[in-house]
Amino acid sequence: MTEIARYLQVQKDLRRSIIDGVFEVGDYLPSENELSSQYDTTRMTVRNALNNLEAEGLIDRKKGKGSLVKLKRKSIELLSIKGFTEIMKGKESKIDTVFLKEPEPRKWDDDFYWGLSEEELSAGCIHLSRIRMTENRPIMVEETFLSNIDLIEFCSTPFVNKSLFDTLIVNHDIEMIRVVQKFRAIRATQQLADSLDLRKGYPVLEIIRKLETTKPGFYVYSFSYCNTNDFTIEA
Amino acid sequence: MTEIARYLQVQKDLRRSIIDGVFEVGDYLPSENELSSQYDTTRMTVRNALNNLEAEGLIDRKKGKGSLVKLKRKSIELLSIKGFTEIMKGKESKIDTVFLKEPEPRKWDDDFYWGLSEEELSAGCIHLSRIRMTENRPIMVEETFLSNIDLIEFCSTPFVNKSLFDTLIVNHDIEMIRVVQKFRAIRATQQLADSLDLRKGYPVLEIIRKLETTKPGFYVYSFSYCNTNDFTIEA
DNA sequence: AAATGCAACTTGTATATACAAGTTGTAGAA
DNA sequence: TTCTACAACTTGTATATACAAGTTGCATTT
Repeated sequence: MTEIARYLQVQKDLRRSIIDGVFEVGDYLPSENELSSQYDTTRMTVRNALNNLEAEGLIDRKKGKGSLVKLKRKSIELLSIKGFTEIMKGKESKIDTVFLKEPEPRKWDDDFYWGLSEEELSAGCIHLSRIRMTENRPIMVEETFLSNIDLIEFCSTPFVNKSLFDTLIVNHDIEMIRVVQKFRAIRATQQLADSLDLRKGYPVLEIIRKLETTKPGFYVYSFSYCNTNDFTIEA
Repeated sequence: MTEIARYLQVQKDLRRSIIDGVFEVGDYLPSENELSSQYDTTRMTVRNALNNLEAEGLIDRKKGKGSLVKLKRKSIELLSIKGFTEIMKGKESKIDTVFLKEPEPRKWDDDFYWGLSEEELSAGCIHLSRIRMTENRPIMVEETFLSNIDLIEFCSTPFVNKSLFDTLIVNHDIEMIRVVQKFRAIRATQQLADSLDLRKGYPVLEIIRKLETTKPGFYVYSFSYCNTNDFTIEA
């Protein structure tokens, strides 16, 4: 395998340890001196790696104290559903996710919203549809399209933690690195009205997203429709 | 004045030079060796500063070539209004901004959406209201509230580039560093319908934002209402 | 005129050392 | 038992040096 810079190796390794739960949120990493012994390198090389993890927001360093793990990973893909009564409480609703349509391979629609590369076009996509509910009330419908590139056994393997993104990380080593998202208020179609348990024509929040990943040329596309009568969506 | 770390001084200085146009987007910064002479310090200290500017996204460094300026500043507060026909063209609409209400001091509403600190409460706020139009059609109404803390002559000074954020940077050295934003689809009230030139009850996108700034304890709050029939809002 | 080689530049990576400044735990004094 | 001083830890800042690897411009060769 290609040899990468020492500090990048340390950075990847530590990042992986945080993601895999070797170090949990709230834990302190080994000290810089300990890490430099462990990786048989200098404290400066270790600090270079830690600087990057800090810039990424995963750790918080404090002189005299240590390097505290603050995040497992930067979840830029997260959309938080927040009820109004919770804003003051800072508590998030319990969200249940159910498949309306299990992941399956298919061709791209001719009029797909986003421009697609030649590679994506020829590979086709995997489509899945989910509905999110809180207290048994549907609040979000989400259609997701993935380029069907190297996703071995994706459709036949159950999701990790019922999460598409956890599944991509754990099973395919693919992580989201950048997101473009667009918002609109639209009138509910009959189909959306049925899914979201509201009246046709009622305002629905549409979120159109393109997520760039660590795998070059591989994107995740999603279209979400939300009943925001009792909730806001935080992005 | 308080003495700060050398590398932070270099970082601030370079950042200021980029913001002030000493170095424009597309320019190369002086080389690391040149900068270490200029600041009478080591190349490693300069690199520390440049690492941070790179992490912030302002510069792009390439081995053998130099440090290219890519952004004047990280405009995390930007909401892009994109028309549908433009998505394929990648061209943004020409947006005109008009005050519905010029900035003026006032008390906070008792039922203000966001929690406020004691300092904010006692200082009161400055409120302003603007409407954004494209091709003479209104598409966004925005109510903005600023804590009235140290904003000397804010209400009596015309905006820089008709921009609230440019004004805060240039005149008050206040920059946005983090944004919390929430989205909802709501039915237009009569007032919104009048302002946005659409029918009452029609879907309108509501964006509720709290922007944290470089000035501790000072926040900017905004509430935007958008007619997204022909546009999406990219955040 | 075009191609090639190379010097001089650039950033990238790494090591080494030293001291500053914050935190923590423990031993000893009160 | 409580307080204090201090050692030993932590991260933060800075300097110095060396070499790797990419880019560019220019002199020389073909």
